[in-house]
Amino acid sequence: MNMNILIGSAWPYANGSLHIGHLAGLLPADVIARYYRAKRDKVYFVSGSDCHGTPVAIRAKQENKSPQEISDHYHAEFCECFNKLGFSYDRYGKTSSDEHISFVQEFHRAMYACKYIYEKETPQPFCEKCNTALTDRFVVGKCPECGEKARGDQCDVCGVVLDPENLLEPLCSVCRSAVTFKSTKHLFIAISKFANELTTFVNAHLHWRKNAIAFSRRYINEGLRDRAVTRDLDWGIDVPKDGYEDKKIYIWAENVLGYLSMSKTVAARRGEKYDELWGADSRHYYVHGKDNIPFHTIILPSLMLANGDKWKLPDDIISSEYLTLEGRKISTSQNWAIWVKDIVDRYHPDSIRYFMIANGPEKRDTDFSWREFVNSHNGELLGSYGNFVNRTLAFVYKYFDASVPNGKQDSEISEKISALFQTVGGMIEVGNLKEALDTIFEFVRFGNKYFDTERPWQTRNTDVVKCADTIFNCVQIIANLVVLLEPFIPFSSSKIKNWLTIENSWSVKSVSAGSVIPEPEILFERLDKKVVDEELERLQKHS
RNA sequence: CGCGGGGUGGAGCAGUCCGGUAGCUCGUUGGGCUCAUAACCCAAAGGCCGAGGGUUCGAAUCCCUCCCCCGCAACCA
Repeated sequence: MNMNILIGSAWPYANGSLHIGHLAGLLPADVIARYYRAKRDKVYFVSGSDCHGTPVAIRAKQENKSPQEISDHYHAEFCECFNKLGFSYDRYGKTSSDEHISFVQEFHRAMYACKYIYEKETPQPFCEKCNTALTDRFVVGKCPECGEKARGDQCDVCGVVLDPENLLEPLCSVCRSAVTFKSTKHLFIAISKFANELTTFVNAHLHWRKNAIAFSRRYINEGLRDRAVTRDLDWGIDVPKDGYEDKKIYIWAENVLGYLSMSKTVAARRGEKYDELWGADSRHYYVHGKDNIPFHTIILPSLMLANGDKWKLPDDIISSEYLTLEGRKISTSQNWAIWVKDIVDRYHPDSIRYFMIANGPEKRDTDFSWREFVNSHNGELLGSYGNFVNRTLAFVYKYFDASVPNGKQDSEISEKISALFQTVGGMIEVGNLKEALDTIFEFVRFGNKYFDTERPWQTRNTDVVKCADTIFNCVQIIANLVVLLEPFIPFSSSKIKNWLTIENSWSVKSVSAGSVIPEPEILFERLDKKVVDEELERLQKHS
C-alpha cells in the first residue's frame, strides 16, 4: 500500500546561520523521510528558507544590503549545510521564490472571499527615525496593567495580552525613539471563530508529544485572537487585493504555506496528482522545535480552514524540546553556539546525525557536550558498529578470499531481524527515534557478542564449516543493519550497501554466498580525546 | 501563589501517560580474547529514583505539600 507522506520541517529564518539547536529540531524529519522512502511510500519531504519579515529587513539595513541579498546569502548557506548533512529534501525552496509567491497569492485570493476574513482599521505603530512600520513585538514600553517593561504583544511580567497602542511610553525596540501611530486598514483572519474546530482538532491528536498538546491548548485557551494577515512593510509578498498595494502579507500568514507550495512543485515535477497528497491515503508530519508549535497547530490549520476544504490538517507534530550547550542555554548574541557550517567539515556527518538523534531533545531538554559527542562517536558508532562491520568484512576478505562463505542461516538471528523491521519501523513512524536507534544498537551489540561467542578466529582452524556459518550470519546481520540504520546514518550505510550490493528497501535482506566484496575500508576514524579540549577552547574564545 | 521544563548509581540519559523484582551507554575494578580501528566479550562494585506525607497488597510511576536547578528583555528551535 503506497501512502502519500508529507514531511515538512520548519523553515529556518534567513537572517543568521544555523546552529546545532536548529539541527536537533529538523533532523528527525530527514530520518522519517528516509524511512518512508525505504518503505516505498510516496514521500514529499519539503522545507525552505524563510526570507521575509522585519528581522531580515533590519539586518539588511544594518549591513547596507538589500533584504534579498541577506536572505539569499543565508539561503545558500543553509542549502550547503543541509546537503553536507545528507538532508534528503525533495524540495528545499525559499519564500522569496516565484513558486512560493504565486502559490501564496492564489491561496490568499481564495481565502479573502471567505467569511473569516475581514477588514479593520487599526493604529499602526511607526518609527519616524527608522522610517518603518513596526510589528507588535518591535514596540516596547510600560505595561498599562502593572507598569513593568512590556512588548507590544504581551507583558511578560503580568502576562496580559496587549496591543501596541495600549503601551505607556511606546518606543521602537530598534532605535529606542518614540513611536507614533497612524491609522491603517488591514485584513484580519477570525481565528477566534475556529475555537471549536481547533479544539476538536487537538483533541483528536492526543498522540502528539505532550509539549505540542500543552502549547496548543494554552494557545487556544488564552491567545486565540484574530490576527492581521497583512502588514505595512516593504519586504514581503504583495497582497493580492485592490487597495493594498503598499502592504505585504504578514510573514506567518505565508511562510507556513511553504509546505503546500513546495509539495505542489514536487507533485508537478513528478507528474503526480497534487490532490492525492491531501486525500485519505496520506499522513502528514510537521517537524520543528517547541516554539514553533502554535504556528503548526493553530495558525496553519486556521489558514487551511479559511481557504477551503481541500486541505488536510496536520496528522503528526514532531516537536522537539531544546538543546543546551555544555550545560548553558544556546545564545546567538553571546556566540554560545556551535554553528552547523563549522562542524560539517570537521566531523563525519553520520557522527553528527547519530549523536543528535541518540542524544536528541525528544521529550525533554538535553545537553550537547563535546565530551559526550566524542564518546558517542568513538564508543558506539566506531567501537560497536564500525568495529563489527570491519572485523566481519576483514575476516571475509582475508580468510575467505573476499567471497562471502556459504553458511546456514541461524534461525534466532533471522527472527530477530524480521522483528526489528517491524518494531523499529513502528517507532520511527510515531517519532520515537531515540528508542528506534537504541533498539538497533542493541542488535549491533548482539552482533559483537555473537562473533565473540562463536570464535571464528579459532574455528577457522578447527571447524571450517562452523566458521563459515558464523561469518555468513554476521554478514547477514550487517546487511540488515545497513538498511535499518540508513535513515539515521546514510553516508556509512551507502558505503556498505555498495560493498555488499544491497537494495535499500525496508525489508529483510540477504547476501548470497559467493558474493565478492572489495577490501573493506575503515568507516569511522577515531577521534582523539584532545578534540574535546580544543572544541571547548574554541567555544570559550569566541563567546 | 506568574509561566514552562527538570531533579533516577561518578557522567549523560531511558523508564513516569496505562503502578508490580530500577534500565541503557560511558566511566571505575577484576577477568577473558586476539578476527577487528588499544577495538570486542564476561563479571563486579556503585542508587533509600530531590524531601515529607497520602492512596494501595505493592509507588520512580497516582494524589497533596515542600525544597532545589534551568529557561522566560532582545538574537534564539
